[in-house]
Amino acid sequence: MKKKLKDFFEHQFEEALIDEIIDAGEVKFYREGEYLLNINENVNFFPFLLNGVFKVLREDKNGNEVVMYFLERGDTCACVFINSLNAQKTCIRAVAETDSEVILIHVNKFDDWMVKYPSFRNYVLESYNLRLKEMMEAIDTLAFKKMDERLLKYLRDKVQVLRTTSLNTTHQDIAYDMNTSRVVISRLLKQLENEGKIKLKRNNIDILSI
DNA sequence: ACATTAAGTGATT
DNA sequence: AATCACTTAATGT
Repeated sequence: MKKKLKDFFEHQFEEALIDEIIDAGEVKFYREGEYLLNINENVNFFPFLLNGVFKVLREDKNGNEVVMYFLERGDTCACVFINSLNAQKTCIRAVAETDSEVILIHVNKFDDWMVKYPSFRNYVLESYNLRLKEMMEAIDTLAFKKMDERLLKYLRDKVQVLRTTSLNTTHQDIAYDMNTSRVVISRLLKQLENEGKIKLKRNNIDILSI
C-alpha cells in the first residue's frame, strides 16, 4: 500500500510531504453511488482521489439536481478547502460514479503543509484554477446552450472520465443529472442515433463519434 | 405467464 | 423544452 501511494504521488510532491500524506491520510473505498460529500455536511477533511470517478452536483430545495463536473484520479475537491477551513457546511454533493478509492486527510494538516511544501501550495492553487474553469464551463453550458448541446457535453465528459465509449446508464439517470425530463433525453438521443453518432440499447449507450 | 422497468412517440402547451 | 398519456420492448420473478 505504501509503495502504491508513493508511486502515485511521486511526481507531484516532495518526498517528505508524501511521507506525511501516507502517515496522516486514511484510505477509504467508496462503492458506486456512495457519497463522498453531501450538501449541508460539515467536513473536516480533504480528499485526494486515487482512482475512480465522482460526479459533483448541486441541488435545489425541491431536490432538483444538476451535475457540474466530474472528478478523476489525482483530483481533489476544491470546494472542500473553503468549507473545511472555516468550518462551513458543504454546498455540493459528490457521488461515486464508479467504485473509487480516496485518501482522506484531516484539515489540521492544511495550514502546515501550505507553508512547508511549495508543491502542496501549487497543487491547491492549480486545483482551484481547474475547478474554476470547469465551473465557468458549466455556467456557459447551462446559460447559453440548448439541451442538445448540453447533452453532447455530458456524453463527452462521461466518455472522457470513465475512459469507455460504452456508457451503462438510463435515459432517466441522464435526465436527473441534467435536470430535465426523460422524454426530452430520449428524443435527443434518438436523434443522435439517427445521425449515426451513438447506438442505443437498453441501459446502455454506445458512443460512436461525437 | 405476469409484473416491472426502460424506452419510444403523438399531441398539447 | 416540458408534460401527458399511452404504447412497445426488455428483463426479472
